[in-house]
Parts: sequence; C-alpha cells; structure tokens
Amino acid sequence: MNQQQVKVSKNNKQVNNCEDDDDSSDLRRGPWTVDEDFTLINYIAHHGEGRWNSLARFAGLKRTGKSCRLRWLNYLRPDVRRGNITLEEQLLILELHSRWGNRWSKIAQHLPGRTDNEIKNYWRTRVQKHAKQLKCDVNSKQFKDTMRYLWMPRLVERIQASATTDDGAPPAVASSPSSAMNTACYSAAMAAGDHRRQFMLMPQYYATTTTTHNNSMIAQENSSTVASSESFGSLSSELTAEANYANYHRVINGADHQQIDSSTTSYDWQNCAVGNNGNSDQLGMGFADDRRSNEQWMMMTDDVVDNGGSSDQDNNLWNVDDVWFLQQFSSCF
DNA sequence: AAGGGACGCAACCGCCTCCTA
DNA sequence: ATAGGAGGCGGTTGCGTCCCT
Repeated sequence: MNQQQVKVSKNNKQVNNCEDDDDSSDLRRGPWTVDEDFTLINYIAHHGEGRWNSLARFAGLKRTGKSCRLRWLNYLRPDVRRGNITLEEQLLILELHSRWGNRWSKIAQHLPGRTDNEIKNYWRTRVQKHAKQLKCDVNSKQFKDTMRYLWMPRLVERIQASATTDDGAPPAVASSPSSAMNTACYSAAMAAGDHRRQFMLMPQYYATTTTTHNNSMIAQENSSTVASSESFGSLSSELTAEANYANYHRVINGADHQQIDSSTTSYDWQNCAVGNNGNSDQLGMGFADDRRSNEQWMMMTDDVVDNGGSSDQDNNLWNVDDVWFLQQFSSCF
C-alpha cells in the first residue's frame, strides 16, 4: 500500500497530493476537501446515488467509486447523525452485538442515522477498552457476562434516571434513591431464609427485559419479550421474594392483569451460588433460580454495589469502583 | 508552555457477495 | 452457466486532537 497520503490541514486545505499506486490516473486519496464534498453532494442531489464508479467520473471527482460511496454514506448523507452515542444507543449496540457479533451494518440498521463505521469505532474504542481494563478478551464469556449482568442493567437504570431528570416526571415505578444500582434492591426472604440481607437482583438479561429504544424492531425477532423501560424499578423491601417476584412481573408487563397471585404460586428459590469458586459469599454474590419461570437471578449484596449514586457526568459507564468491582466479579467465573 | 502518549474517527484495504451481460 | 464489475462489509491504519506530566 502506498503510505503516502494526501495531507490536509485542519481546515481541510490540501497541502500535498499523490497518485493511486494501482491506477495511472490521478486518483486522489486521503481526507476529502470541502470542494469535493460540495461536488459530491451537488451531483447526488441532481442525479441520485448508485453506480459509484461512473458517478465519480461524471461528477468530475478524482476519487474511486468506493471512496465516494463511503464519504456519502458515512459523512455527507443528510440523515447521518453526529455527536455522542446516547445511552439508549449504547444499550442497543450492546444488545445487538451480543446477538449478532461484529455485524456492524446490520446493527447500524437499527440505529437510525448511525453508520456501521461509527458503531464499529464505538465498539473498538469504548467497549474493547473496557475489556482491556478488565484484562479479558472482548469475546470471552467472562466479558459477555459482565456486559449482560452489569453493564446493560446499569445502562437501563441510567436511561431511567435521565428520563426522570429530563422531563421532570417520575418514573412509573419510583426507585430507591439510596443506591446507584437501585434496580431491584430489597430485603430478601430467600428460601434459605437464614438471614435477611439487602440484595440487588438482576434477572438473566434477556429473560425478561429489552430496551426502550427501537423495541419494535427487537420485537420482530423476539416477540415473546416484553419491552419496557421499567424493568428495573425498585421492589418493595417489605415484601417476600415471591411477592416481589410477582410485582416484578407486574412492573415489567406494565399492567395489573399480569400480576401473579403469590398466595397460590410457589417459587423454588435457591440461594445458591452457581459456578462460583467458593468465595462468592465474601463477595456478597450468589444466584437464585426461579425454576417456575426458568429465570435465573444474580444477586449481590448491597455492600458490594456502588452506592454512590448515578451521578456520572458523561456517557462514561465506568468509574474506578466499577473496574475494581468487575475485576473481583470476573474472578468468580 | 511544550512534549509525548492516548484516544477518536475518517478513510482505506482486501475479501466476499451480488448483479448483469 | 460464467466471468467481470460493482457494491457491501469487517478489519486496519494514520492523523488530528486532547490530556496529562
């Protein structure tokens, strides 16, 4: 590959040029100039997209068709959204990536205005960075579990929180202000029942929840999944696990008719650790199976949960405590 | 203030698939 | 049926900017 590239100053003024190494014509490479952008926009406005090679020729652009296509799709298209990836978009990216892997264009189809390139860059710069921080491979089960059980629920929570502050209206289910991970804390009266501790419950992510964003698209592929932004509303600390579970279903289904009659329904809770290495108790971690619904809940006592409030200033999902905690958490698998 | 490392992103590369003649 | 061109896609690179020392 010819490493010599068009050098463009900050204001897009070209200061150097070179020739394409596999083409005797003077095809340009490197950053696009304002003039080139204008030419491409103008041409497409009059003639439309498609046939990129001939488009490049007819428009008088000394660029390959591929280059024109990329510039248009990733940058010049009027419906391209620019700016920070929102929390909702982050959540959707994580969800869709967990399902499809690096199918960037497919993922991008579900994020209007975002390009595959942008999503790919987001994944590489943010997500992979966190995997590196956790000293694990981004494709490892360990990291995927971390995303599913911690990152994504936290995103849901933060989306809820920002919705509350944005429009001033309280969420449909008031959440406890005392915990940053106030998704489903309550005093568990677990089947083991030998002590009462404060737990945060997180269901297996896909068992019962989806996102608020583009949920119609998700529903197409997972019609049995109930889309709700309220999935992690706090549950009453006064209720039994069974009642809380019933409430949970009521919450996520958003209607009373879904309420489970806890008086006639028994749940086979197991306050057991699954796959732990024996120190989950020290970590305040455990798993509970609801065998009736085949849902599994991960539990963490609130002393291992960040209680600092969800006051992150930006879209950075992690703080030092998170990383520390995740490193501990990761060692359990 | 300056230098250097880290980061983010636009653009390119190469492979693969699809389309058309 | 097939070959060549065009387009699509995921991976990679290089450069500008930011931030820290």
